[in-house]
Amino acid sequence: MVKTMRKKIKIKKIDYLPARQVTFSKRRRGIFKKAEELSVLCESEVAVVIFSATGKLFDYSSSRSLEDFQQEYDSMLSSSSPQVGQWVVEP
Amino acid sequence: MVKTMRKKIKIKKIDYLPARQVTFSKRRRGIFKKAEELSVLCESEVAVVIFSATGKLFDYSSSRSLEDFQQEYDSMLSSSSPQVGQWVVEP
DNA sequence: TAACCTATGATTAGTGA
DNA sequence: GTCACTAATCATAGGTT
Repeated sequence: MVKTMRKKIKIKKIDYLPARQVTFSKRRRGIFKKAEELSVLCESEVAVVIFSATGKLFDYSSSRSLEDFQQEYDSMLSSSSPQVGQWVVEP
Repeated sequence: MVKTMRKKIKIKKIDYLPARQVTFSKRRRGIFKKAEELSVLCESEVAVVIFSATGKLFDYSSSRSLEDFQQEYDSMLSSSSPQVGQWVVEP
């Protein structure tokens, strides 16, 4: 086995497709794990939705379903945050 | 400054409120950063929505808005994945 | 294709200001 | 609420099987 000497990577598109796919798979799992940890540690609700470049869908929700999550999201927005538009990202 | 000797933490609710709040803030930023990195590295679309225990909303989307994201999500589901229900989480 | 390995980089728990 | 610090844990890039 050759010595690796891993370098720090730059956050830009990975050009080499096989490497990009492997990274996508690894980091996707990593984010879902982090999401779950956050929801447990801090008793919060977390949802993550990811589209791959090829259009495949992956999602995670600490609620039973994203439908529950979306309902909570909608009612929360309509009841209390006039400055926040429907589904619009806050800075 | 006292020597810390940090221990491995268990993934369970953090009981002490101030610590829980700090962890929430740190890890929330961490997830958003990971989400952004994934979207750039792998040219994917990533959305994260978090409710704190107190009902405060935090979200991130690699698209311009979660509205765009949701539209993409909806059209993707209706066009090609009959086995996946609207907003229902896949295993 | 996926699973394994492991050195390295990245995150973060605990603390103080 | 924030920021900084730093040791320790955790995630993962690049490699091999």
